[in-house]
Amino acid sequence: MAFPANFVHSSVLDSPALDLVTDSDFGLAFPESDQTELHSADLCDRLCGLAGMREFSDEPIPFGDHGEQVNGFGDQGRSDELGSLDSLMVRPQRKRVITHAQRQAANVRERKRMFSLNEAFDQLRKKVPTFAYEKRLSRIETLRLAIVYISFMTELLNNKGKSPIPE
DNA sequence: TAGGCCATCTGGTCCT
DNA sequence: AGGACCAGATGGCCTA
Repeated sequence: MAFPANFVHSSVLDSPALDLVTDSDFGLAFPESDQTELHSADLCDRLCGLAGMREFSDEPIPFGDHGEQVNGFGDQGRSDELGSLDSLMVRPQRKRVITHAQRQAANVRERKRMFSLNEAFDQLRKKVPTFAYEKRLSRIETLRLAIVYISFMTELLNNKGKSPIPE
């Protein structure tokens, strides 16, 4: 990625970046965005500020501390128990009645779906610029940083056509 | 210990 | 009818 390598974010959630998730707000975040060029250091500082970045670090980003939890059926017992209870309880009529086997199959499909969703999040984590950070981005942090990043790059592209301002 | 994050289950709704 | 998608509930793990 052509973005500054040491460009990373930190606690996006409790940062001003949360106020920048819309394009309309983006201009407020980059008040000097009419300038043709933003130096990489400026860019770094600015996005760091926006996203509430922590300090730079050279440490590698620890990905995959969990996620591929194919065998994670921690609630299996509880769910089976509840399922059996459900069959005994008097419930209001439902539109669709499914068998235990169908419910189990649906659970498997849902796990697969969530797994693929997390794979997509992992791919997105690799695309957004981050500091070598001691903790991987959460899903919500990943989304919000991606929004800020895309907005910034869009702004950068828009400014590229304008005449440069001599320094 | 409280709060954040996540995995999983579950039932409802939409779509094919 | 059945699969995909979604949101709520729940419990486990981790960190400040």
